[in-house]
Amino acid sequence: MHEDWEAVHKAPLFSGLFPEELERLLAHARRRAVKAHEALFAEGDKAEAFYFILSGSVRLYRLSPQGDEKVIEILMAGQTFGEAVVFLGGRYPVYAAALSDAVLIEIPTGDFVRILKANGGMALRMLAGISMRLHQLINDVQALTLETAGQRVAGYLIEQCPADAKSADVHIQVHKNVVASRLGVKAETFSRVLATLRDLGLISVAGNDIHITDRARLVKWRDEAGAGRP
Amino acid sequence: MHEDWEAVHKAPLFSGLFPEELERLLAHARRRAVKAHEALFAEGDKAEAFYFILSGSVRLYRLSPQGDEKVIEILMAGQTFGEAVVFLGGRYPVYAAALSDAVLIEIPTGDFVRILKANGGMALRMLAGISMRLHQLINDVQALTLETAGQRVAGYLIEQCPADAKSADVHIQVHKNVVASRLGVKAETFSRVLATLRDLGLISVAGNDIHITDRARLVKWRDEAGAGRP
DNA sequence: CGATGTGTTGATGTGCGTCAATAGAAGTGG
DNA sequence: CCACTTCTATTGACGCACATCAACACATCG
Repeated sequence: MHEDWEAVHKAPLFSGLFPEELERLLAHARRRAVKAHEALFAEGDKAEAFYFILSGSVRLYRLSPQGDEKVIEILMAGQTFGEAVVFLGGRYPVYAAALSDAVLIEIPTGDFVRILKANGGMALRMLAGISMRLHQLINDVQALTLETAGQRVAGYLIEQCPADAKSADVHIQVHKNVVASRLGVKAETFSRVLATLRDLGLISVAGNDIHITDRARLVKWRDEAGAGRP
Repeated sequence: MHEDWEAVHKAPLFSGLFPEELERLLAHARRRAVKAHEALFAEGDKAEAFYFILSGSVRLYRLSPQGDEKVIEILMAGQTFGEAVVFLGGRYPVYAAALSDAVLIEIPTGDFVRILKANGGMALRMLAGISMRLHQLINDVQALTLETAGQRVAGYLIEQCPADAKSADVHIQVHKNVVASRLGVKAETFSRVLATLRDLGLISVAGNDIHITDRARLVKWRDEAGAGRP
């Protein structure tokens, strides 16, 4: 259980908290493995817990009077759901069911809300964490609509290295296709952009280690061009 | 001042609050008009207020040791900024200056934090509002990367009408190019998609009034095709 | 050593943005 | 009330950025 908390701590909702606080809040949380299609709660149920997804995926849906279901949201590992309802203290407005086999952290409402109500500072830190994530997402949306793939990739490299270094080394921790997907490009395009930047002498690539040879020129390239293929 | 609160209430941060609560929180807030390029706060200043943008735009930036400035974020009307720092009770990590002439609501930290700390329920409702917005943004990002322009437009129309109506009337309140931009498409493309849907007999368009003739088929079209021009 | 998975590179297609022209709609002023 | 401007919306022609499809290089592993 404790080993899961690192993952939970990365959720925007909890990212602002100190580890001790997280521990107190999750004192009564429990790990729960569910099978694909297993139901978690139904529309109209009293909201007595919310969830963090450790692995797998979950879908939220409604049923129309005709009986066909409308998917409201698909949730993936790392996301929380149900929290808004819990904070407002009502009933779930949707059904929830596992989409694939999944492992969840189930966080009961009772103590959680009580602790937060009593400890305003903690609530404020949660607000801080979630609002930082909000700003980041707003930026992502902007980048997706206003920038080219090249600019987003360059921007990613730029923000991976200290603000005022002339050059730097970036190590990609995960698979490149994961990074590509986070930037909203296909893996092939990501690879091509890196190749272009390498040919321009702005970076050098060795596996998952990327060396930025000239940050300033990289920034310049992003800002004025970001153009496609050479 | 009071007439501004309606706009403020739409900010994700405040959307979960009751009007009375908002009024209490903003008791010491004040309206502030600033000229383009006017500075709001500097990096390292103690965070004593945060801001809601009524109109105009603001930029957050840092200064590198070499003196050139790196823009961290561009903020537009309807957004708040500085709140995360205020919640954490520290110093601003960035400079802020008006990008154009702007009108802001300046919300002083002191009472705000005190009220929230004392009233846990209010903090929870703020958390609820902001986390709903978070989910919405995550969906937007997904739609931008996974769906075509046609699918996003169709999705927009679908979510504008009650979940299980066979047909419905949608009235676009603002200019179409605003809607288009929210969906991440150009106004021309938006217009073309509407034309396509009209030609398919799924909707009929009269100015800003759109009649959805067959919601089910519209949903079907979005889910299987969303293809470009005929 | 075959098998599987990840990354690179090439050839080709297309969704949608860009540019441009036109038609309405809406406001302005005499 | 009608010219005149101004702004939004629509439609067409064209091009490009990026996805798609496909082949291949290179690693890791049983």
